[in-house]
Amino acid sequence: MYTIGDAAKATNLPTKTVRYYADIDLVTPSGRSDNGYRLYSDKEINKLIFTRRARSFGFSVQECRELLDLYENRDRSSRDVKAIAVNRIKEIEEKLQELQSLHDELTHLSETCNGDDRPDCPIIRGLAS
Amino acid sequence: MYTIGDAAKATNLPTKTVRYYADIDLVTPSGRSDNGYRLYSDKEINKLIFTRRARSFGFSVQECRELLDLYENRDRSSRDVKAIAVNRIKEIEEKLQELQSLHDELTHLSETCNGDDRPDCPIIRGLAS
DNA sequence: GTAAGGCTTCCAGTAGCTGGAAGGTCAAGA
DNA sequence: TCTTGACCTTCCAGCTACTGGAAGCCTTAC
Repeated sequence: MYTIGDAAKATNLPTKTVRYYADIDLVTPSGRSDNGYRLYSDKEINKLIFTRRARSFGFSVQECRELLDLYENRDRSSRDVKAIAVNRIKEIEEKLQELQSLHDELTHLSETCNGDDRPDCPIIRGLAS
Repeated sequence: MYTIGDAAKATNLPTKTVRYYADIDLVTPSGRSDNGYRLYSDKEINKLIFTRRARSFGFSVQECRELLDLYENRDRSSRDVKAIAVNRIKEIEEKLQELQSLHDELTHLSETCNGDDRPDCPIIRGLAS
């Protein structure tokens, strides 16, 4: 059994975040010690690591909730999981495109700017029009 | 002079957002009418449009504040503006790389998943380990 | 005995809005 | 004249996913 600090170390998550996940019932401790300390078993440690990974993959907390359900449920079909992942991939692709065109526009504006002491600035002009 | 609703239409921003920008002193109305309505002149309309564009380019409100200062100040050097833009481009490039590797990893996981009724799922396994 | 470090709860703040409630203002129509 | 609807006002709350801090209890070491 791990106290919250030990769980934090074991999962590479901030203590505050582990407590937060408990508060929102995402990953709840398996129990409490006599003095009221949260106690985590190996099972919860794994769920916390799973959550950290999923979060770093950009899954929202809500999606993590669904994924944890699937992760826990041995009977789940891989189809359910794949649907969530494919959704996420599509979102990432949209965001990539958006960022790319942003990048290109801004780079173009920046390249046409002298970056000197004179006030005439294509970037400002580009943003204004 | 525009009331807040007219300003919203003219700038293609939600009314709530225009009011919010006034609240945080980003773009303040030039005055108030007798009945207390916010009034915007063409100058503020342009600043609102400028802000909308800059926000859509991913500049933070704080950066918009700086850009608006430069936009207003005829004596500003284009160097100052370019510095902000270059900074932003660097951030975008980092985010692009991050998203790209995320995309590749997730796509890989998804491709190795059958997406059928059986519970064995490489995505779940990939997230857990 | 006390100091350090862990734990607890609760409250507030972050960014950038967005939604809603309660109420004032104004023009048009029955 | 009354009322309806569309404006506008302020203020408060909520969204995401934490993060920081205060006040206070518990345990261990010196």
